[in-house]
Amino acid sequence: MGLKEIARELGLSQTTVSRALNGYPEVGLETRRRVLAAADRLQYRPNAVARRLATGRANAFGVVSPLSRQTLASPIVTDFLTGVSEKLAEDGLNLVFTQVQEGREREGCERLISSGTVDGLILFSPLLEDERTAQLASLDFPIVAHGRPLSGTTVPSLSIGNRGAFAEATHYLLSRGHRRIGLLNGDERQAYAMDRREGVEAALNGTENAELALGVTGEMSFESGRDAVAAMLAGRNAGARPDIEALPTALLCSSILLALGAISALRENGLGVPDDMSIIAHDDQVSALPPILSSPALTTTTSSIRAAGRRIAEILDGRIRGSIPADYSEVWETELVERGSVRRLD
Amino acid sequence: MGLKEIARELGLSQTTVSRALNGYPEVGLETRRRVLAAADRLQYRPNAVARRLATGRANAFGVVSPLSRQTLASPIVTDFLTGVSEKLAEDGLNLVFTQVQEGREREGCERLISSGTVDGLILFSPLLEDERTAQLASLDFPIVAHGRPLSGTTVPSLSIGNRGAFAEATHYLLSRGHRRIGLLNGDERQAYAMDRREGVEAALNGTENAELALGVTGEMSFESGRDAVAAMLAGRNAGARPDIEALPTALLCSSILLALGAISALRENGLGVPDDMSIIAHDDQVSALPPILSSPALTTTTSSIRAAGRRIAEILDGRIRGSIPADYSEVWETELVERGSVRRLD
DNA sequence: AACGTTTGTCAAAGCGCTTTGAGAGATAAT
DNA sequence: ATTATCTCTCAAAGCGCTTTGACAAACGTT
Repeated sequence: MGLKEIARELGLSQTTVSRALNGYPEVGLETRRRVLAAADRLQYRPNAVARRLATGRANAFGVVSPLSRQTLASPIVTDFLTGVSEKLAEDGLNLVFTQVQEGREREGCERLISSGTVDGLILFSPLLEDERTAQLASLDFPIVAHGRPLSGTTVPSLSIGNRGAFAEATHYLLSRGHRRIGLLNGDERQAYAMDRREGVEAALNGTENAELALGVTGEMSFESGRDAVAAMLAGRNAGARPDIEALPTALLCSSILLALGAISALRENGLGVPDDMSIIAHDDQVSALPPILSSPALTTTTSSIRAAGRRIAEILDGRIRGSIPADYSEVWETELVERGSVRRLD
Repeated sequence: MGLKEIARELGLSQTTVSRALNGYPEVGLETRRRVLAAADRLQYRPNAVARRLATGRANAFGVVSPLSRQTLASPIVTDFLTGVSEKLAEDGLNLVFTQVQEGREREGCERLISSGTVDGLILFSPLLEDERTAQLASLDFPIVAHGRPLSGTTVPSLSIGNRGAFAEATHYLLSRGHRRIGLLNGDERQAYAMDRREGVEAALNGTENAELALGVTGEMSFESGRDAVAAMLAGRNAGARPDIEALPTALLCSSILLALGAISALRENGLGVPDDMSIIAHDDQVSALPPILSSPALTTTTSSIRAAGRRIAEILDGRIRGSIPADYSEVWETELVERGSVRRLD
């Protein structure tokens, strides 16, 4: 089943067989036909490992994702991976998936790189903190990040227009009469969350009387959303926040899960959406968490994480072939989808 | 950075360096120390590909998962992968993840195997249909399946006690006065779903007047649950099912997502849980879909998909070392967790 | 002292492929 | 006819590691 056997069988050299199989031009037509036929007949399956050693190419991309407690990561990662897989399957590449402890991204990446297991690395956003990314950038190895890297690092990246998305959502609420808006955000030490907050604030700044009536940052989980809203409402009830008027009339949520948590807390307090509180959530179009999961269906800003995964694999491919520069970055604008979770105030 | 460089640097042979590094006993203590120090100093990183070629071991496990539209797959897969990763990380192994078109599992597996990319294969349950698994079993390659294979195939597997879980849930409902029970199941052409149905039926059979008042099989998605229940209620309203009494008083749902869909449809029809309908769902302990996501929190049968992933990796490891036989199978019993979605009938 | 054992080291072969550099034979250009 | 140019094929080297088999040197035993 090896190249050698085919060569012997056909009375050819291994070189010619290899070339015939790989479509090199310097092989005669008739010879090529014979080789192809023999390979088929003998069920030849090239040994990928040997090929890797010989060519230096691994024919695989690595995906490094932090093993976080942030529930956010979970379903999003799969959809992202699915997108990546689509592209890789087309090119016959493998996907080496590594989950690393938070803070140990670097080790994970280096292991994959220096062992020659992958040709390129995809960083999944939540690990895009501080200087760690910079360290990786300095590795001089094809890397593409999902999500905007912080500050001065130069890792090619694909991210969504978080700032614009949340500014648009805020304007949408403002145009419907909302003036006190709450933000349930992800961890604001990360770029995407920072951008979202800035988007909200920028939009709010342009309008008379408008204010950020609640700003929560943390995990993007169901519990976290529920707790934040419960605390807000408890503040009201306990009189810790005497002016009931100061409560927001609308909530911007950084994820659907967060919004579901918020709705749950509202409901426990006898409040309904959108009657007592309007909600807009960001939707990564994760198949497991559709915005229609709640009633009413959520109005969202939206962008497909799966499509992003696919595109990132393409970008990485481009980096490797050199057709995409090291400082490349791409930003996808999001779309605002109206459903039933926002009420017009009069 | 290669073995050769270290050898030259130290005036030793490559053989000795290799052995020192890999902990073989035939190396002198002092020599070993020197080698280790040099490797550290020169930042030696073994080339995994070369090692693979030399040893024939890939140091990687492959996970093959069908790229299905069944939303079920999505968050569950990540949690499963996380479990697998945990074990692999401990052993320094890589995880090669492949998503394949439904029906193309075999090609995916063969590609991974014959290319020498992996030492063993993990099949994620939804692909465990018909004779395809048997084909794989005949491949004579270490494979472990998550989920019980159908019929006479002999792939080592880990599955949960689906039959027992649903029998227990049914008994629980019966003991609380329910007699007409509905089942919202996954695709009953697959083993796990079949087992669940059998569990329900077995439990029902033992009780006077008890009946399966609704049996739906299909996708395990939110929409699917909502549609099934909406149809059931529409049947009542439209008079297509005149005896209102024939409606179930409790629903067993094969997944949390399905239950959420059911609850949504109930609510749209002005019905509440558990007042108008009791619900028990099966919970894979996927981090993104906790049973408290709904109000009331769901009573569930439960088993951790993540723990299963970990254990499967261990089993595969055992298969490879030969410590686990080819006909091994393991079944995990589930646990019934009471929350607030079941009402006692009087 | 002579022998067998153990210990520590090495040179070389091999894993299965790709790629280089050379060359034989056919064809075209002078 | 001679040289130049293609076209096709090959032997051999190399990818970076592991592993085999040989062999000195040191040790223990009688």
